[in-house]
Amino acid sequence: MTALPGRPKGDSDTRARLIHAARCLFVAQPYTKVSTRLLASHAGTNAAMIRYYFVDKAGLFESMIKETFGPLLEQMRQILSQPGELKIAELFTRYYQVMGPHPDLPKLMLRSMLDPQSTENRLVARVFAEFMQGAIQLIGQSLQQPQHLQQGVDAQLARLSLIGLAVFPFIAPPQTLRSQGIELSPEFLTRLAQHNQRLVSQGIFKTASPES
Amino acid sequence: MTALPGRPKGDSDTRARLIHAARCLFVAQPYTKVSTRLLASHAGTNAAMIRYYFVDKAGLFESMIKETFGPLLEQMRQILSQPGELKIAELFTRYYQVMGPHPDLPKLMLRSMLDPQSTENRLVARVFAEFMQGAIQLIGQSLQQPQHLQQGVDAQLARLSLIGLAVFPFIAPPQTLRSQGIELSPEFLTRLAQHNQRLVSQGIFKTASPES
DNA sequence: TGATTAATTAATCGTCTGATGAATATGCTA
DNA sequence: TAGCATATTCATCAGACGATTAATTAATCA
Repeated sequence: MTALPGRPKGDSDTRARLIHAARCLFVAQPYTKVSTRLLASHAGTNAAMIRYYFVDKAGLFESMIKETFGPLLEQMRQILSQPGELKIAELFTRYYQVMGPHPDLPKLMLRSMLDPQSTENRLVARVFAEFMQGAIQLIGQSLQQPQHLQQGVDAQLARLSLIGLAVFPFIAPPQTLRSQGIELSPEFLTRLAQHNQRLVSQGIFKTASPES
Repeated sequence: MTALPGRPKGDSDTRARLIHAARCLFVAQPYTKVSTRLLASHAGTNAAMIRYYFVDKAGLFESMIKETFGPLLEQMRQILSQPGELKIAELFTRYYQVMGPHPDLPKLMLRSMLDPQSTENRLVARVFAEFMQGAIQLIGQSLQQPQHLQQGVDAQLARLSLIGLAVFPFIAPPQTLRSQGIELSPEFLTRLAQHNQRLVSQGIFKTASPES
């Protein structure tokens, strides 16, 4: 059953399988609870292969983060490079379009938030910095002009509200969501975008009343 | 410098110091990263005292959770036992009054959400169950009567929004908050309660228009 | 074909961790 | 004051973990 030592025939996908295992396990458990042996056995290989491909456990983690978030950052850059002001309605829709296919990412972010001292999470924070900056910039586009806010609304608090509304559904425990009959399907995210847009547009922003 | 073996003179507060160390460390780092030796040295004592007072590392964690959340659950019970319907404005105010003095608790909840398999977090989930049920019940009081909602607003999504708005400020990384000039002071929480109340009352709920 | 490089397993090393037992000194009570 | 319960340090054990090396086999290329 166990393969013999030595290079196996054919092409190797061991590296990819390690990355995949890392993505699954590091999302589900804290860094220290994921042992190299567990990673290896999940990938159907030997723990020494981590050294071979990534030098370190930390190296595997780093590669996983970069290869996972690279495409996402690219999407963010494209959205930011598009000229013109982003309307608050589009903001939520875009956000859920981008994040929908990656429901695990907020969890990784959250882990890095909860344990900011550890070196592996400082990496996550660095990789995410651009993403977060982009998000805040997008939100700022809609919020930093006071004329868009209802009278008496604090822009700072409004920003906090937007982030909370956007992020929470992804970090809430699936059990809690399920007990509310919620499943993070594309259809649900569409409804959620509409709901959030309605919530903030009627609660925070001036309603663009047809007769001025 | 190092004390000799044997019972020291005077009363002992070692147990309390261990609980305190546990609260600090388990909030700041994941369970596995907090070693018994670290806990002990933080409490200025020996790791064997954990066995003496709490049997286990897990036992220390459990006692810390129970002694920390016990008073909070009591407050929640009192609020729930008060007759009459809770208005949405009071809901946020009450919530921040209760949570304000315990800014660490949401982080512990979050950790348990992110690693629901581990035994120590199943405990947290169990201890928190009543608290969460209470919160959901309070929110439900305000939401389950459809006549309180604006036309076309989904009660399910509205509940999710309320939870997200209420919880996020506590779980957001202090660094992120600080970069926005936010500090979780009592004054800020008061402003936040007013802000959230305004957000949902004008965005989700019917505005009690003076002329009907 | 022979030599070099690539990919893998197996065995092992030192370190840290949680747990435990033994020894020791104080406090309390009869 | 004798004796038992209380509270503490210290030494140590077994297990897991990350890391590393040696051995082994396949692919590549001269």
